[in-house]
Amino acid sequence: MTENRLERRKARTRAALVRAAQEFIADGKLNAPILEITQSADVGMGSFYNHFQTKEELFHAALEDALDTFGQVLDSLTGDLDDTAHVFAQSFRLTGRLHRRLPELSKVLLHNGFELTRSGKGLAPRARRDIESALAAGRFTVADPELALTIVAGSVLALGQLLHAQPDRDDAAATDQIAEDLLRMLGVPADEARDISRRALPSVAGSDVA
Amino acid sequence: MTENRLERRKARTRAALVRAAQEFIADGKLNAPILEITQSADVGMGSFYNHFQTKEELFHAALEDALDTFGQVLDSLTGDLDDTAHVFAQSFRLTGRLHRRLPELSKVLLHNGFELTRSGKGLAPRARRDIESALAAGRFTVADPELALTIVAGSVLALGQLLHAQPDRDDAAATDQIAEDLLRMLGVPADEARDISRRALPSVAGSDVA
DNA sequence: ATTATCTATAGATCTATAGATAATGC
DNA sequence: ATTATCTATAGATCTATAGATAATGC
Repeated sequence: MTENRLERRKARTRAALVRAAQEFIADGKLNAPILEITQSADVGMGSFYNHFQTKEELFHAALEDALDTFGQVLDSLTGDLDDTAHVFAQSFRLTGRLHRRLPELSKVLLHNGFELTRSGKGLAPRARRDIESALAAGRFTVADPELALTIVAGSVLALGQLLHAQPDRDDAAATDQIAEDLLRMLGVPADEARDISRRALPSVAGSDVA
Repeated sequence: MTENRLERRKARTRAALVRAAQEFIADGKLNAPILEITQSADVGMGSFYNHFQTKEELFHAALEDALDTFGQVLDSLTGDLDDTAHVFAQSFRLTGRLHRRLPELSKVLLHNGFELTRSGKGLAPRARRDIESALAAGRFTVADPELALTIVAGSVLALGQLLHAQPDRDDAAATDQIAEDLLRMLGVPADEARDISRRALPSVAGSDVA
């Protein structure tokens, strides 16, 4: 906020373009003409080129922004815990709940499928860190953390897809069940996996998400 | 093959377009002009409209074809087995190996991410069937087969992504490790999961795939 | 005689920019 | 005075079709 008014106006225009782009991506309208995007952002056609060279560049910025926001929201929700397995489970359970809470952003991630997995931003580095901590602490016994991360990342995405495709399904129940299954996959005994994935969560409901 | 020569020629043209479309999808060139696709298929521009109304229609046909081929190859490789958990593991392990063997088709599936999960064609129905059989036989103990399928489908896709992103990684080793982890997730005891995911496979190497 | 294909192109659509206008800085 | 935005549009690109050609059927 140290910028002057001119820079803030510029940032607003850029943010409007990014937000509009996210709507188009979420709707799968990846071929939308630039003019339509700028109209949806309530910004003149020419302004687009003050910020981006191509539509791809805008869409990339939109994805990065979605990854960032998702990660930041997650960080704001997760507290410090002693048990590393509990840390992992809590993050996963909160992430699952975000698909319905931040549907636009969630769909942006899903549409870009596995950029998510490979990107250095967003959820992947956090998940990798949590898995490696739990391995080091002896809570997980999986052979290769990168392969474990692969399963977890794929599950996060497929779960999001499921929750958008079946709006009547209880998202918390589905997410917690998958968390439990994944804990077992990671080497946690079945009864403990069940317990860990049913503990109380820091409230998502109340939090001013997005 | 009961058709006449005219119909065979028509089918060849259509197949050339579908195959070309799969290359473009695999390369992520979803905006390629129709003219480029027909040129790549070595087919006149006008012929496109004899078979498809829009580019989307062609791309959809290309995805369906990829799903079909993948499923048929898988069926041709899997034999009859007594143990339902073994059936599941064998299918998964063979599927993992197909990413490198049918890279174009694999990338088509990955680009369409989760059409795969929801489509009635291809791998999803086979995986669902295998999971439900193993549940009925008491080999798997997972609470909700649809959520188990969600994890498995996400893992298939994320594994494919990993294998394309890291061409030096041993695909068989990675696939078998994930199969083992997934068996544990599904409720199979750890030592058994390990054993089942290391058994000999019907040869993929020799088979005339694609 | 019929059907599928091909080539060539009119018309629609989109991109990228030039030049004018509005907002802010100093 | 400077910077960002806006409107309007030239030029590039793409789609969809008309009309000509080639292949097959009977």
